[in-house]
Amino acid sequence: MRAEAQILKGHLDTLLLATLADGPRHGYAVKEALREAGGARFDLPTGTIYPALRRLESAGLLEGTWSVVGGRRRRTYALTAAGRRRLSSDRASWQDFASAVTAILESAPCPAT
Amino acid sequence: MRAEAQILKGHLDTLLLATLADGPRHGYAVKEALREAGGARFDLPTGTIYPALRRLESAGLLEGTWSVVGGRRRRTYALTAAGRRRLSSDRASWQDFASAVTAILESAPCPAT
DNA sequence: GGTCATAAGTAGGATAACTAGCTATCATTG
DNA sequence: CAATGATAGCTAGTTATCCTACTTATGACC
Repeated sequence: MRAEAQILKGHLDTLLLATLADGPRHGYAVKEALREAGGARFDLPTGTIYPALRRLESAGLLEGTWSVVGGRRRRTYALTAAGRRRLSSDRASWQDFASAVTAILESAPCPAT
Repeated sequence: MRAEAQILKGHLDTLLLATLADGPRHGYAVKEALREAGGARFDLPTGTIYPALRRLESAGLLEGTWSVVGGRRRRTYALTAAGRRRLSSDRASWQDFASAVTAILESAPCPAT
């Protein structure tokens, strides 16, 4: 399936990339950062986060490295050059998508105002 | 799967409901209206549109009726009361979602400006 | 007759996000 | 000391959405 055809979903990937744009983070920290940034809206379960990070890694958009901090193993992810490029284009296509959806929703009459 | 958990996708349903907020339309007209409103972005294949309309109908959000115009059969869909209520709440949750995503994307640094 | 726009579908597959479970370490608290 | 909770990671399996590709049919136009 081509990526261009996936306008209607896959926004999670963009959010993960954006969260890592500040600098490298390990998975759990990404989850916490997303929860703090988006409130309960983006309090995503680990079963969503970890596979997504792995997916982005195997797509070459992230690079993950193992480390041990305080006895706990961590996998820290950093944006690759391709990841930065993807984030940049995702940002543009998000704005495009979001403004188009908003325009359609606002042009429609509001029956239950 | 609960509806609240579905924030990250299902935006198509909202767009279809919004397109029908102007008044009843048949499937092909919905497709055309969406294409005109959103450009190539929302030029969705019939294999996406028709099942989605059926889905919304069986969910009680749309009501469909058959007619024949110019020798061609049409199934015209109209928003039900539940559909209008859903559109209204979808609109609110879209704005919530969209502004949260935009905030995260804009707070992240832009490496490839 | 052939092709295009209109109009409606179905079948099947890919995949994303979720639920529900698991392992393990460290700190805190009873 | 034992239990619990926060931290940190993972997998298996389910469900639903959207897509591709295809079919059927009419009317208009060349």
